Amino acid sequence: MRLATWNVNSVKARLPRLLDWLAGTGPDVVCLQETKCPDGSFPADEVGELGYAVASHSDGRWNGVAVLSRIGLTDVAVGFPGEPGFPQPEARAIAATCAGTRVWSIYVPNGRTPDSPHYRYKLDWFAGLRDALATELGGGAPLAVCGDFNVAPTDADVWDPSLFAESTHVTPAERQALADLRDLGLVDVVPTPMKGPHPYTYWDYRAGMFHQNKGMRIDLVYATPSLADGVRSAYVDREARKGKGPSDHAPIVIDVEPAGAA
DNA sequence: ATGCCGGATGTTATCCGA
Repeated sequence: MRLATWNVNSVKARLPRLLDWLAGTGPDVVCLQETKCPDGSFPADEVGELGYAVASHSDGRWNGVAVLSRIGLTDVAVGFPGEPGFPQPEARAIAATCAGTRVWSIYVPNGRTPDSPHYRYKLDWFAGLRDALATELGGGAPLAVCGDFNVAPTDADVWDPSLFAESTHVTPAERQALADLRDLGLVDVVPTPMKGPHPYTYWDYRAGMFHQNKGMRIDLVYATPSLADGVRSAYVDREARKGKGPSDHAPIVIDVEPAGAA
């Protein structure tokens, strides 16, 4: 199975690039974040022509997550029980089963600044996610939580940690929230960078950050050992960050063999 | 070259992102 995750920063603005990328990369399952499309406006017909079924969760101007699959898409769950809101619940999580693998696409709240109510919301959201995953993991199926976690796991995952001294994405509490997910038994599937030593997945649009490779690793795949043990390759597709009209995030592409395969 | 912010709404400004 080829599994991918990509924060597209508007599926409408990115549609031509998304379709080209799907056709060229051929993922079986794709998690999307920041689709930014109102309910019912996801371009399901266009991706359907490439063989993908779509499960989408939207709330209008911002946020929005989806799962695309060409190997089956069942048991779709939108959000999760007890999901915190700001103040209303937002479209930040969707899950589906694809050929026996449980796949979550998540878009964690940004947090804005550490003294913002949005930061407390971010931590509460992580705690709710952890509880929801703990329930699902009891089932024992291979599972992957894919998406924009909006936390750099270590200082090596930020191009200049000193610039983030007073910022979100690197605070101990946010990194503890990631550790709490790993404590459920989930494994960080770290992709290979296509350039440089760091598997960054995000580069700000401004000031030539991409061409200077000043990025962050904030898009993650957390998988059960039953899935992670089958991973044969994982890479950041930085080619998708180049050229005209890219998202500010690059996709992660993972090839995984089913449990029990040679 | 990968190149100096972009997408959304709809306020031709403002919010959001990390």
